[in-house]
Amino acid sequence: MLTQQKTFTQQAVAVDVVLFTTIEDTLQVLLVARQQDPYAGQLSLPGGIVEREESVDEAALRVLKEETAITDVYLEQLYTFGEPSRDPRDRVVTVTYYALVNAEQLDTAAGSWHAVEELSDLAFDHQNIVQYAQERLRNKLNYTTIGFQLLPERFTLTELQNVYEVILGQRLDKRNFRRKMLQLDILEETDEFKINGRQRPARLHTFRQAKGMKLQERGLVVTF
Amino acid sequence: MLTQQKTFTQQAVAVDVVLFTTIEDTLQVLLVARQQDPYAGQLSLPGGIVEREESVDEAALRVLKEETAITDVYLEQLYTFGEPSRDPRDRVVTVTYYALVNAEQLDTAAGSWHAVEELSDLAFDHQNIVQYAQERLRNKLNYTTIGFQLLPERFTLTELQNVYEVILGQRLDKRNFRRKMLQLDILEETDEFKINGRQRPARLHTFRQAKGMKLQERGLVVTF
DNA sequence: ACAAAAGTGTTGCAAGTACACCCATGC
DNA sequence: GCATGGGTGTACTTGCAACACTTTTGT
Repeated sequence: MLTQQKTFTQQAVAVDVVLFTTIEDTLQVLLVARQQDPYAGQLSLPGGIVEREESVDEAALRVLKEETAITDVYLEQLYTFGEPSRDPRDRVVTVTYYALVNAEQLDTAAGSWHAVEELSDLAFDHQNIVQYAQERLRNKLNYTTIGFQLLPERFTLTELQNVYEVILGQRLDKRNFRRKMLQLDILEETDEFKINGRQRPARLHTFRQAKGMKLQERGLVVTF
Repeated sequence: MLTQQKTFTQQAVAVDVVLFTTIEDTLQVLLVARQQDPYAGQLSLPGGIVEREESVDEAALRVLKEETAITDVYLEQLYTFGEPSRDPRDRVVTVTYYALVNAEQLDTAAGSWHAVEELSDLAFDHQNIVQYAQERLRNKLNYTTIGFQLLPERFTLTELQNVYEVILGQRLDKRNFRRKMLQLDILEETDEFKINGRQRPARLHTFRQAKGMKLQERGLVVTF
């Protein structure tokens, strides 16, 4: 198979990953400080070069693992940027991904979280990539169940509504939201409650994939 | 800029394009017969290797130009396939696109049109790519105006409905369809009619982009 | 006059939106 | 007993789906 000599123009293929999480009513992305030029010292998305023996998806997962101790992640391809001028060093074609995790159960080694509404001065065109990922996430929230990827296994309906409000950037009506979620038939009540200071405890629910609503067409939920 | 030596793993980057058109109540794709192994003699999508000095989008346009005398085309990136085993010769990362044209005003040199419902034995994983492109097209039809890309500049409402029926794979109610289209406020009546044999002539309309409905987020409408 | 496609309105149903009060708990 | 978020139902509006007949032309 691989005996034939390479005859094709060769170039570098990279991956960049927009890793989202929700922390206290804001949507955040994981960023790392660049060590080298170009853009040394500035913040950038975690990324890396795709090696010859791995798939592009695997490269994206590897990059995530290098930055965080991720155990469970939703990962979906976003867009491929192929302008020759993107990286000043060399021609690089970059395949971008976005990913969703629940930050509570996560150690992040190298990177740090930043609110998407307050990003500035990212390296390369990474600010645009984050913005595009946010648009995609916003759209998908309305016809898939990816929102649940940002929550722990058991969650309250208020926490769920919070995820929707943070991503959509607007307040939602509590009664309408709950009715809609419940009639989708994707939630399971538990017998447990979350005690939250001095208010009435909130019932915990779990997510169960149900008829009619699909998670995605082309996305991976990976458990290491 | 480009003075620094390449330090990255290099590999081949290719583009494949799914070019759709509608011909007599069927959705068709442009296919070419492969001259060389692998898959010599089988039909495949038009494609090619991305050269170092062109962007990936430009490579897709170049491929289209090589196969057809295209003058006006809607082109949108579809998905990037990066499994090491896709091409048996060498590691190739393939960026796929789909495109829409009105076949009437088009010379196709090398390729030929094939009904998407009757494809068999395509090279590589091209059958899957066509299927995925079809899904994307179907979805986008419902919230964008890409359907108009398959029509000539002036068209009848019946022709428009036909495009929708062919892509969605189902019959639509004439009255509901017309009402919906008209209230979108994207059609312009002309004073001309299309005479179609021995029936009542149909009024020709033109498309004008209007408020509220966008053509796409990330698509190109290119005029050469 | 007839065949064949163009063109035109109304009604019922479902989904979405707006809106306000009682409940359970900790302090 | 009061402050705090948890939890619940109804009325209105809007968009979608179903449905049949008249008009214009060519032969």
